[in-house]
Amino acid sequence: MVKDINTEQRIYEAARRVFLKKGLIGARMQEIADEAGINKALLHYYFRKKEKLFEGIFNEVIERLSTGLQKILEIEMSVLDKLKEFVDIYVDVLLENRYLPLFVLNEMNHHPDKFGEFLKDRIAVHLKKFIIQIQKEMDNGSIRAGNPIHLLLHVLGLIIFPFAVYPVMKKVAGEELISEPYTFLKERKHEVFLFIKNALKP
Amino acid sequence: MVKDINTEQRIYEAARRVFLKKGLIGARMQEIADEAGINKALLHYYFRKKEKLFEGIFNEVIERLSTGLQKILEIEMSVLDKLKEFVDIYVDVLLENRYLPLFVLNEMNHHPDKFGEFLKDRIAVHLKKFIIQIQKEMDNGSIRAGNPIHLLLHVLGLIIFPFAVYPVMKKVAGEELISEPYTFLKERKHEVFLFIKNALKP
DNA sequence: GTCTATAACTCGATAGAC
DNA sequence: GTCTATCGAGTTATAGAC
Repeated sequence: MVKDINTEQRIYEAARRVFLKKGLIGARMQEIADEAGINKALLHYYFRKKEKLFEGIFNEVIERLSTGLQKILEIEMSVLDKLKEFVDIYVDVLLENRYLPLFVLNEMNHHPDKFGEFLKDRIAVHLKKFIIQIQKEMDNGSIRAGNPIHLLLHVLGLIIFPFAVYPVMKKVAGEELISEPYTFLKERKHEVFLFIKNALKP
Repeated sequence: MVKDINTEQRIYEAARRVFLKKGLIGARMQEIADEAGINKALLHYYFRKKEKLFEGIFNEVIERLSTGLQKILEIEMSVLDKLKEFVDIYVDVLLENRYLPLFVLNEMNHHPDKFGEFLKDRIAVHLKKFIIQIQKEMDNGSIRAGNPIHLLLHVLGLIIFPFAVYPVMKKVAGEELISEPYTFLKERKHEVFLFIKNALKP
């Protein structure tokens, strides 16, 4: 319990930790209160409802994820360079918060409409431009031809999936096979990009 | 409400549908009862507790998934052929049950120890053999060198991830970009394997 | 075996003292 | 602002009639 940051901030940060681990339904107000070192009543004093507290956190998370994406898509670079940037940045983001993938995926599935609209407003335009760029580079032969949307899904899957299975990964593979988890996951920056680069070699 | 299968079976199947969609916490006994066409009390008559009902279903799901994997790993084939088989079969499995990925991923994250042990007992041996086979083929140059474990994660991510984002996928990409979802996801059999094959070209 | 009714419990939310 | 105490809705689980 730190005293030099105010209570609201402390609650918010506690809530983010708990919500990210447990999701909206799984999280308990009691647990958030404990984590923040205060009691339940105070949660409601600062944030009227559980949903309200959650929404703020969720929006902030999504906002951060999508502005990162936007920035990369806006820069003038080849498809391959953009993908490299993309892999680098998001592996780092997920390394710092390994609960993010499942948190977002679950929310997406609980409110597909709301979430779909958000993404549509926020990144669909950039995404379409990028798809056109991919198509162009495929046409002029600088990368191997294929369906650009499938390519985007490939890339997302390669980046995100390992973090979603991170907790069991080590156990299944056994100590001899996997180096220290942080190191191993960081290796993916290199491994994933190499995999993509080779797959796209014309 | 069908009469020629017994009640226990009907409850079990209803429970599977509900649990897969909603997860253990999200599922409601009332909803399972409604889905089965009986009332709540009867659920407890057949399966003493919610957890008990859930556990049976979860174990069956995992069992089915891991025996499928085992079979492929046991057959004498090249790495690339095994991966092709692998992609084909699991895309079909997930097409038939699009809730499976998130269901399993969430449970894995809620009980990583239990789940880790299960997988360790069940498939770790086969997996290690496969990893050795991959290493061999990399060494003799029939596929491009790299870390076999990363390769396995690549493949899993490519197969599983798109099904986890399926609900929003269409909305984000827009109708013009994605064909009918079933068709689009089925295309992944071909797209994913091609991607892997190219990436592994020596 | 199947039902209705209700007990027992969990948890978000509020009242009210300090 | 922060706390204790408690309410009330929603859910799992059980009792008991048929």
